[in-house]
Amino acid sequence: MSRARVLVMNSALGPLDYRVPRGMTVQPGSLVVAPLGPRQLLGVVWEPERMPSAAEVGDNRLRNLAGVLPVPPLTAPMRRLIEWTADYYLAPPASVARMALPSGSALEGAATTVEYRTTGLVPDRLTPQRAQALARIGDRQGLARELATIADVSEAVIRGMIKAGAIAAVEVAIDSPFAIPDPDFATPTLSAEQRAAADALVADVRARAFHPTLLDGVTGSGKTEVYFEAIAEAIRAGRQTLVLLPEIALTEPFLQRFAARFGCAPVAWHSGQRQSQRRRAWRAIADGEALVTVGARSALFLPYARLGLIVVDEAHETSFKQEDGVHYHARDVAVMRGKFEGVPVVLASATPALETRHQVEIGNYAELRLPARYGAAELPVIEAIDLIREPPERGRWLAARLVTAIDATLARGEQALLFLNRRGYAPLTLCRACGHRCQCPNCTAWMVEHRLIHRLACHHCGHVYPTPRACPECGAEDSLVACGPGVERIADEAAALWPQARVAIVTSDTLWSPAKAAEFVERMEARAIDIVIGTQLVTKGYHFPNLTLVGVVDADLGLGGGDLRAAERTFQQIMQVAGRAGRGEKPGHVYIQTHDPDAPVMAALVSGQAEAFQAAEAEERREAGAPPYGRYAAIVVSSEDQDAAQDAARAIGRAAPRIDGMETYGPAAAPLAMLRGRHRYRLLIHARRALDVQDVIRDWLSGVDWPARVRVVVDVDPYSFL
DNA sequence: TAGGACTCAACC
DNA sequence: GTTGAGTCCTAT
Repeated sequence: MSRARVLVMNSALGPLDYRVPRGMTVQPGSLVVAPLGPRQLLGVVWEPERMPSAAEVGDNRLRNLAGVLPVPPLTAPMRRLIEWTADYYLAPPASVARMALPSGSALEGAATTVEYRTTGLVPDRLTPQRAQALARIGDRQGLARELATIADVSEAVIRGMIKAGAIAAVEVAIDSPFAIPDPDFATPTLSAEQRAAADALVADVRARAFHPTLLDGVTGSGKTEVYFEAIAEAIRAGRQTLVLLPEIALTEPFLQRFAARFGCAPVAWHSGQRQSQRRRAWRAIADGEALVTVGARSALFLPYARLGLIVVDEAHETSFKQEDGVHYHARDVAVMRGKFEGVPVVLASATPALETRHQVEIGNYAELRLPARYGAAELPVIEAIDLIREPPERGRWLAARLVTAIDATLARGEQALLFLNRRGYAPLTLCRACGHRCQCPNCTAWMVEHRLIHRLACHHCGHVYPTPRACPECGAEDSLVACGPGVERIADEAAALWPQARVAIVTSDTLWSPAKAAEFVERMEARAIDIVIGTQLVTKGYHFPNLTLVGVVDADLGLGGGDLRAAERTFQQIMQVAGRAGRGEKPGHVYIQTHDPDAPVMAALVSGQAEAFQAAEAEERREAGAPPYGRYAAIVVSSEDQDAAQDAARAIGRAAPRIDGMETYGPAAAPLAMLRGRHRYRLLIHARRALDVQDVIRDWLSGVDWPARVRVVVDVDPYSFL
């Protein structure tokens, strides 16, 4: 009798064994339908030796597999990736595998529809309607209904002609193929430095071996053009490329540059797609027809049939770290995928993360540098504005020196960008009469005013309600005041200062779809916008030659909160946004408003001493045993019932193993003590690099029990400490 | 005594 | 995660 071990798509369950009925053949990776209790679940056949089952189940207790899906089996490298990710991030293998499988109809096989066209045969009985139909339809093909409309006859006439053999059925695939990018569509002129870097990457693609490379170039140095050459080489070899971008808002400029270089769009993969688009993309990726895919995190787990190259653009971006579900870091998993698939991986960034630099230093990653901007463009001049010595007027947020600089920029007909990493109008609304602060009922967070839509919104859980006129606490009318600035408030200030200027707000609220992003790019290029006010969404990817001034409204914003990467992140963010200035022939100028211009980050930004700053950061991390020299993991315990969460967290804390080279802290109420209605407690584990923390935590948690309503999540290599 | 809220273990 | 079985309790 034939048995199969199946990873069923149920994250609470390990692998289960099934009988393979006579006449059915499966292999490791096959997608199957498995009966589980009263239900039918999707599952993946696995090598039994790689997925031990909890208890052996006798042959007589096995149920038959219900079917095999007509799609290519998950490849061995894909299965190794799923195993590694589940193991490293302490996630159920089923949760990871699910990311590789589509929802909906993509698994139902190559769907076809029946269309009709004329055969050239003239029917024996040629009625006037039939003659008219033949004449009007000509070479066209379509559904019977469509042909009837084209011919202006009834559908019965068409049916009659089908019977008579004058029109015949043609089976047509619903999923139309994607255009094949042309590697020689518009070959670019590269600088000598770009050429050298491109040649190295092309050689890597030809070598068809795992080889991670940091492509490290200042903003505007033309990294994209360089890795495009590697993509061109992969296309020539008929192998697939995956390009990971941190956010969908960035795909639009990427798509445009890609089309200009390769003559057609790549295949896009993101959450905003329609079901039918997803289906088409998934199938094209799985059978190797889609040669270049661009997507956010989730594109990493797609089942590419013939992967030849992986590119992670803006590789320093912390949004590559998934913060719910499986807590994986797409940059790190991308490198592992490259390893299992045996393909080169390019990490492109102007401000690489310390973790990535460290990999270069210890010789795990190669490095290609592009130290100069492309063409005539020079790096912008950066200067700090001390908000203590040169404060803005009361109720204003832009200092006089920045205002004057914007005046001059607008007078020259150039564009300005104001960066503030805070959506909405004001981060806090409070009552002048009673001091009440509008708080989210589900989270430990203030409600953020969004004046454009007259709503208060929680940025953690999405709770929204109309901005109240009276204080919800004391009932005082018109006593609510907005505290602090958000981009909308800066837009108000800009409108007051420059009434004639055309202002655009760019945040995830305004650029929520690729179409919106395209529209923004178009208006920017047509110079229909004078001042852009935006969050981190505008800090990367865009190239506007007429944008010459950048103002950072509050450079200190990211420094509070005691996050171990706060200084590094601030440095990256401001370097990235500064990189938007002066990308054409006109020089750029950047003003950084800060309360502490002497802070190492600010000093490094102004002096351009990036390397000294990074060295100092690295040294601090080394001394603290922080990543990349040591490691952290967090255990987050949550429940709607506060006592249950606290009890479970304490029980886990009591069971903490005493191990040399590992320290545990907590449990303590999380800084975000309540999130989406769940009370949260955290434990933090700090260990030396060499310790297998995953193994320790697995062991530790397996010895503790908690009620079903309590959720325990492990976050390995956490980026958020909330 | 039917029906609802709840807990619990099995699911291969 | 979902489901069905089992338990306890209440309203009729």
